[in-house]
Amino acid sequence: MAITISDIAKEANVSLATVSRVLNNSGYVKEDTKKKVLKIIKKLNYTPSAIAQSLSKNETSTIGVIVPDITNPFFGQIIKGISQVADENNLNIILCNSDENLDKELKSIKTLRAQRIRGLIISPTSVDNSENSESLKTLNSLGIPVVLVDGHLKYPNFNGVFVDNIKGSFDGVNALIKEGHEKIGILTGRMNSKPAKDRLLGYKKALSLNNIPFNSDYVLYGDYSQESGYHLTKRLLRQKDKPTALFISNNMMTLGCLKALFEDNYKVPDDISLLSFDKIDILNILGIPISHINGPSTKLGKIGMQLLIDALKNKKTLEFKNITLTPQLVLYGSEKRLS
Amino acid sequence: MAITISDIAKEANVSLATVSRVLNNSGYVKEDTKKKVLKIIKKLNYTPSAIAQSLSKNETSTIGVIVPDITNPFFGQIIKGISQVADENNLNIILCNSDENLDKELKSIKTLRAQRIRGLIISPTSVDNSENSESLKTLNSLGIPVVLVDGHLKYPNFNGVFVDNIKGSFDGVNALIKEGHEKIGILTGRMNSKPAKDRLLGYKKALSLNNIPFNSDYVLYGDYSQESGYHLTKRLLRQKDKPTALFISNNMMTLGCLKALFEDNYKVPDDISLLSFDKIDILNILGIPISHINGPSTKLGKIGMQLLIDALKNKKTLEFKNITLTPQLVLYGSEKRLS
DNA sequence: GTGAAAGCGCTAACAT
DNA sequence: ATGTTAGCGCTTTCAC
Repeated sequence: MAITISDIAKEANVSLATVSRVLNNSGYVKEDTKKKVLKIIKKLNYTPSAIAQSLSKNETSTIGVIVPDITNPFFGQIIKGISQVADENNLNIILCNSDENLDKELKSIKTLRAQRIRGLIISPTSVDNSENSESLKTLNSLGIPVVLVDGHLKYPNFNGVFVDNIKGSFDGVNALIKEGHEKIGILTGRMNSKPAKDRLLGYKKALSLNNIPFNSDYVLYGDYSQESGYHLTKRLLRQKDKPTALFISNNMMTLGCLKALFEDNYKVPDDISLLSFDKIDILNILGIPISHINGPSTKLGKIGMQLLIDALKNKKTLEFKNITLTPQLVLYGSEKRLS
Repeated sequence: MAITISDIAKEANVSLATVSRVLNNSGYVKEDTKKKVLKIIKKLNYTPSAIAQSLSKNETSTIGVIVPDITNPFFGQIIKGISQVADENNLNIILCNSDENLDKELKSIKTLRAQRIRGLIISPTSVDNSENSESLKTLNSLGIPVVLVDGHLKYPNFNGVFVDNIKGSFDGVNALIKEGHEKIGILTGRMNSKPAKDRLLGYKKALSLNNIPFNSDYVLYGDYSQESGYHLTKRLLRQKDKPTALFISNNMMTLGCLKALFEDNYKVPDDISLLSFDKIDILNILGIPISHINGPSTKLGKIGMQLLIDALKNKKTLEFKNITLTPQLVLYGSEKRLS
């Protein structure tokens, strides 16, 4: 990679400035010289150093992306959306995997800062931590636009793209009620998570709007893991007064729930109806379609990146910008009331 | 981010050089001045610019990673492995998603080159393309170490980490034979893919070593998609002389196969035995454990990154280095012979 | 032990 | 229309 702009200049018998001009299509340069320079650039297979450009312009073309679990397809989708829009805008992304670990998250932010990223998109770890102040402080001290994707309680006042969890589960539970269900159980997540809280809220809202009394026996608190989905379901099946339908707050718990149901030879929706938050592609493939509320992950990424780009442009208006996406209700029949 | 090394120098009443020395722990610097400088660095919340450092040292600390589908958990795992090792070595990764698109792949390589990455880890698109020469040429002209992960025919002579597909499917089919199966069907991928080819090879090898005649009726050619798994299985079930066991060359096809089996009320392994290449976590969760050959994806990433780091160190010895991982046979019972 | 100064590859005034 | 030159923020000789 030894070859630099001055090599080109020499070879073409022009000054650095001229080469720089054709490189950036800036200023005046005679058509002929331009051609000559371009030819030599191609001949020498020259690519300008983004590093040097960044230093000179005092501005990089990279943005940072931090996700808690690169292994989870949900985040894969988000990243896909992000990098699509980034590509279109000639931005490249430095990716960090925080691994649901606060320290790593913090370290990543610091590294990214050293790299002089222009902006940051972060989907924070769901780890609950009251000493999050450090993370928050660092984020604030960055002095660059930060966009949250699928946010978290611990970052209250940030721009971001979010999912309307209340509306989502409201719609879902409503669909169950429309089917004639009145005894509707819910498997929910940790109550220090905003999404989980909101999903429970939507559930309650749907009940109350339909004048169905809230029964706390039907609310089972889990932690979004498939294990908890499994155990909660098992417990529910042992209850005397079983619900006829189950609303499950996330995809992992749905898997656990299904496992439990299968083990006990429950058929869906024959013996019990199901509706879940977040889609699980695999279930369709296997021919076990489960009705669900679908949060558009790729879109989350795309819009998040767009938000960031907007912020990058109007440096003045770093005003609060907040987009909430409404998830879609997708019905496959598992919500039907047969029991 | 206005604050620079000279701000620190001024504030501390020392020269740039001294600050640089404490920053890099290089050269001599009195303990006292060191402390003083460090204090001011902290006070001013200063982080040196990696950009400027890179330019000055003529060497970045970033490596490029290109994957064909960030959405696929398999690659998520690989990236996880890569970034783990990268972290430990203070390298950061610029991620590109080629989206199984040759043009994007090429464009990514060029961007990465402009960023002066120190090395590249690439899991090439599986797109078959005889004009791949461009991609290959660019890769060669990079002048930096390139590591292939889970390679492809089109890049014959590159360092990389691969999976021993022959051994893997040999072991798998062997396990079926040990169970007493003699009529073993195989769902395979496209024959221009090296992994697919090798998996078929392993199948044949296992048969021949056990003196079981090869029956071409039992070989069904698909394309690694779940749809093809579904259709091939359907076709197989209509055959007169059905196999008692099925060896399936990848996870997606296995899903399709299961769908077909479920639809026709086949039980595994009661009615037909199954063994698959690549694991599918979801199936275990659902309580449908399928015996499989498990290619260690995170390990692929880790070792790939390690390979790259090695290459980075011994710049002299850019000799051909090639690591092949042997996948593990994991038996859950779906391979048992009951029919 | 510490400082001065050149240079990394490029851009952007400022000249001409 | 093109060249000269001063930085961008840092590292690294070379002096002292």
